Amino acid sequence: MLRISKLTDYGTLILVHLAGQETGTLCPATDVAAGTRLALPTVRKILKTLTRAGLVESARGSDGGYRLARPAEQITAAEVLDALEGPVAITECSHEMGQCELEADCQVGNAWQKISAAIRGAMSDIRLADLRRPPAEFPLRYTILSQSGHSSRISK
Amino acid sequence: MLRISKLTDYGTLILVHLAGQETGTLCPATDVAAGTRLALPTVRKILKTLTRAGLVESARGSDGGYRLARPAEQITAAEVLDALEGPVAITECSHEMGQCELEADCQVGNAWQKISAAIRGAMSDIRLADLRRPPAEFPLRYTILSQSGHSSRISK
DNA sequence: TCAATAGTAGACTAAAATAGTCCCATATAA
DNA sequence: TTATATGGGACTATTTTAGTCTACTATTGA
Repeated sequence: MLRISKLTDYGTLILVHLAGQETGTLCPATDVAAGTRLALPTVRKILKTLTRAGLVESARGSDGGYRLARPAEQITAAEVLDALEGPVAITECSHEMGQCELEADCQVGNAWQKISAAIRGAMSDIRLADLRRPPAEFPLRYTILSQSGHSSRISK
Repeated sequence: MLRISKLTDYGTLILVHLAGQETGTLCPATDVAAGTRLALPTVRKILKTLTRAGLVESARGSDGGYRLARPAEQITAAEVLDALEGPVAITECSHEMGQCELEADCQVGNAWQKISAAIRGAMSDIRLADLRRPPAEFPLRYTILSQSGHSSRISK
């Protein structure tokens, strides 16, 4: 199943939590963990990654903590993915170098890269701020696939 | 990294190979393996899955084999994904049932489902036949992310 | 009818990616 | 200088994915 990792999902929760704080307030990792009910070590790990990616800012020392580096309106789902899973890339070539000549110049690998770009485009339209709004306001141009709830993975 | 599995990539190669056969011709698994340079057991496994999904038809016995169930123009990338990885679903809820009330009614899980739908929409625009054509003819509405070749995975 | 060919089912193993934890260093403020 | 925080990164456990194998069923044609 094409899916994002749990860490990315957690990361989104964390970012949404930070987006819910008063602007400028620093929020320590312990608070984030409590607020999201995620394990503290996991939260720390993700916050570190998000900081390095430039999505959140941090301050050390007592009264330190984390906050969004930019307003939630300016952070896209694509950036969150990039930060936590690396660029959306989809596939590696399924052949060793130099074996592709058999299959129509291996247009296939090329095609997946374009699919990847399409996905990235779709994700760039969705902003962190949207993740806190009711569904109807979503900037979605496509058909809804499924509404079967989000408490369990849709069957594999 | 958001990615499709190797098996899906292999599956695409296999489907493209079948699309390259004369219409109606049955192609045994051994030929597909030879034509794609994939290992025979792997090819068999994938062909079985594709058959059950209805993307290819099979015939047993001598002179048996596989062929596309429909013309390549009528098979979408989304269907290939569905067949080999299950529906594009993206995420499971990161919380246990009943813990969501802390975070804005857990709009987050809902949002990923919409992202998922957007991705599916993008994939439904790409057909198997497109995978055999030069890049320019691609029905792509989005910006190209990267052209860094397909012989290695784009850095994680 | 028998032998050869080819698909079917699913268990099983190995390898790789992901998730999660822990430790110690560094920075800051009171 | 002590308490509170983040930073960096190693490490382990778990889960998923990839790949292989064995036994079985169906079809064809001599």
